Amino acid sequence: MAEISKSYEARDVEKKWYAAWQAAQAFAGKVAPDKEPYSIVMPPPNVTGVLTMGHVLNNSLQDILIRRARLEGRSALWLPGTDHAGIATQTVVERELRKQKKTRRDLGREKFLEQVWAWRHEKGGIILEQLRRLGASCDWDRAQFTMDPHYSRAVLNVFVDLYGKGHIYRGKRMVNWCPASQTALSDEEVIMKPVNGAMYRVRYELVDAPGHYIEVKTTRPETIPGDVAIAVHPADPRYASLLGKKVRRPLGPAAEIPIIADNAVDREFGTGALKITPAHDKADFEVGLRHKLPTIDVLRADGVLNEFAGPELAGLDRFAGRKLAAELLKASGALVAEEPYANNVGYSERADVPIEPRLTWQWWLRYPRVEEARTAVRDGHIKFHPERWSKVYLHWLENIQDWCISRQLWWGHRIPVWYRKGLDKENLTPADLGDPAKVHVSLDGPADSENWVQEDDVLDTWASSWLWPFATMGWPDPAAATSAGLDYFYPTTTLVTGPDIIFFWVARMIMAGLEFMRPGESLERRIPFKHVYFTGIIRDGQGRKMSKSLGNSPDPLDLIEKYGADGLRFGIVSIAPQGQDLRFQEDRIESGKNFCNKLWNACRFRQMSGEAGDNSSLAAIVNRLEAKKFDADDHAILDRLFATTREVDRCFQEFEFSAAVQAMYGFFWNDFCDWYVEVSKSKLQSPETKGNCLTIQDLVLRQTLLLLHPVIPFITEELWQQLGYATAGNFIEETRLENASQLATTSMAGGLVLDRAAVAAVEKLKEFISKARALKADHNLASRRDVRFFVTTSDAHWAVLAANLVSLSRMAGAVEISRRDAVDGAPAVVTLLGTLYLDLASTVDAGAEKVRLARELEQISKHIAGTEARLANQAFVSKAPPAVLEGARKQLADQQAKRAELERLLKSLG
RNA sequence: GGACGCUUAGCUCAGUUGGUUAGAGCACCUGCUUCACACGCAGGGGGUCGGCGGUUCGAGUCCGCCAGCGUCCA
Repeated sequence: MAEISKSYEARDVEKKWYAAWQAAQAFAGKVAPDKEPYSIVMPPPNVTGVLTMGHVLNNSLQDILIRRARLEGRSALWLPGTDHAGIATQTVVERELRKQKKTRRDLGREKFLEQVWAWRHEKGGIILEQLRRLGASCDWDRAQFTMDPHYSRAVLNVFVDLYGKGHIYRGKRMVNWCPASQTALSDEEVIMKPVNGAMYRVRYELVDAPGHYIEVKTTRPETIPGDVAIAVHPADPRYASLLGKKVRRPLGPAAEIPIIADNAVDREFGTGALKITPAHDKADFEVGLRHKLPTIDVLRADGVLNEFAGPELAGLDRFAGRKLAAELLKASGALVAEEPYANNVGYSERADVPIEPRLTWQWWLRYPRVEEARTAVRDGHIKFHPERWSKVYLHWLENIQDWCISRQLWWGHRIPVWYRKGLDKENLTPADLGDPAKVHVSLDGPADSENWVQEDDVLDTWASSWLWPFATMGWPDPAAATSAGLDYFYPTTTLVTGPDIIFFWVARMIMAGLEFMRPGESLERRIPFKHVYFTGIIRDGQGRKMSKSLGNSPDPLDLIEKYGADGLRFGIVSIAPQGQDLRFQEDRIESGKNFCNKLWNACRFRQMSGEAGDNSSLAAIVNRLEAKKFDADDHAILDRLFATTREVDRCFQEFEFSAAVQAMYGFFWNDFCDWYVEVSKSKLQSPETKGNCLTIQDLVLRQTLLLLHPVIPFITEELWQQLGYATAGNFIEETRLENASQLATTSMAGGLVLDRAAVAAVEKLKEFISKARALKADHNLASRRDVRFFVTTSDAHWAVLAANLVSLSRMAGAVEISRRDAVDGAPAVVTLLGTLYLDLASTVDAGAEKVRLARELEQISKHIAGTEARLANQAFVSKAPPAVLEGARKQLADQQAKRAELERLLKSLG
């Protein structure tokens, strides 16, 4: 065994073990009928993506779950992959083209797609490569891409299937149109933003009564050329006399438009009169339908005003057009007023520009299995962590709208629909759409393809990723599904994702799973996952969401360089409480690195302290213990180890990762390193105690490495091997992690019965040492190692101290701790094990001592008053449970004893 | 407008079913290169738990109202 170096150097260790794991195919998800499966499908990052802190958190947690599952003896599969991310990827490649002064139309569909594929082959694997650096133990051989041929096949299959079932239809409707990407978007891809704009008050002159006007308020004067009516509420007395009359459109091509009555008009808003522009507003469109009004579209697809807007406005971008429209209205006297106005405007999530409501032909999906999807979560077949997100999910399902699944892009799954050549696609009737001779829907297209034209549109990216939990495992091809182990691994165990895609992805996956998997079988068999863990969102120091555009996200690879992958993982997980957003602070990552170094050095200390015994299994270690020789510290550290194991078990069950990490940190650093290792230093001097002490260290370190391994896999693997826990060159994950009860069982079988009272005794010893050190520090002797202490105490307490004198002296920095019947004039402190005196009688400053003791006396008196008051309260005495009451009485007695001792000390100082 | 979350030490956050004197990490102050670790050790200062009211013998914890911040939905 090579000697462990003085400090932990992450880089080489990480490289070495990742390569070793890969070479041994340690991450392969295998069908093992004798084992319980544990599976996770990775939320596929965009192929355009680079690793962000969000990915680090998300994937660290997945890796932790997967590695823990392996340690628990389950057959684990973590299936990675990437998403083709339609708009995002197309935009990236178009941007590259623009540098060469080209557009995708210059290339044509086929050539453009070749470019996208070339880009994807060159750059699309970056993020998966970065995940390897983080230590992600995915089954890389199974990596999936949503545009892989077999995956595409699954996507198109689903389209054809749902079309056949009547869930998919083509309709001309108002959609959310992104003028930048020039495609329709789903409602979920539109985000509302408050925008400071202007409200324009515009008057329309009555045709019959020149000089008389009706006024409306609008934020979009550039759409006035598209106005086809003015609407008022039918019961609004202000306008009753004007109904049926006509007004002149004040902008754009001259026209006379009617004043109509419609119940949808809000009388309170603005002037109570509304301009109706069916082409550019969803509500207006509905009004237009009801009143059979024409639709005048004044915008081109790219958001530029067209000829219907009139010669002045045509050719202007919509925002420039708005400005000019206002000026033209002002010049003509039609603009009555203009005031600042804050309203909510829908923005395209991807392109970050205001969307336009636009009437277009699109493909729509009426969601399947909506009711079952609700049941699955409401009744707990799928458990959300934290649970509160289920409310958000259920609320969305209750108000679910049909999904616009077509996109006017080239990069994506081209919709498997063919139109008969010569068909007027702009004026399709329901009869046309239902006629297989005119509209053909199938996986492979019509046999006489020369007579048909395929649909130009592709599917929304999410209409492929909603199949991720099963299309990644061979579905719907039976042979592929068998070899991927779909039947074994589905439903997956846990999904780890962000709450921001609960609608986009989580809800849709649930519906897809219910619809397509194992038809006819029970709900539990068809759901895509049993648990969904929602991570928080990582924010920067100022609470802003981390994003590429703000540039406020540190590069995780830099952090790995600086703190090691283990340090990064430990740090990020420790600050990620369940489901709460978290603020990123680099010092927490640093503390993760420090913890690794601490672990490293504790193991180094063990290695330097003596030869290793048989560490091949827990039982082997337990067999080396001589329980009869145990002292309180030995009992206490093992008791704490068991308690920590229990706590970590619980945390994993409850998905409380940061609590698990904190429990391990506290145990290892405070209980083990700060106390047990320190007392070991004297135990190791004596042959009588050395063997047990080292064996206990072996046991603690073994269990600690196993518990920590899911979080910090690299360093724990290295130490596992170095300390001789590995047998026959196996990796740490080939060992079974004993849970708390197994740990207890094995220990008992080895004759080890823990004395629980020892923990309390050690707590008292810790307090004793702490007070002794403080006493020294108070007298500027902190670094002296040659002081003498005296103790006045009972026989019972002295027995506890006497049994530990060697280690106590060492830790207190004393040459002697001895018992006296009485000590006068020395600085003293009252501990749980008696009064402790510093042998300084000759030099002590009695005045200062008295001040110090008086302050302490004042404090304890305050506490006594509080406790007495509680016990004097008749209501408390009669109603509080006996245990609480007894606790209070004991507390009072202790406090009074301490007060008496302090008073005595004060008196002795004169 | 509706729903959810948050408000605890200078900062970031823990605080299980209400029960002794509210914790951690970082930061800060003091001392220490003590034979695992200065990526460390020891000691210390620092909080009327956002506000008001209620339930209770007892409230950081439960209830109501209010304020501020954030997220989602309309």
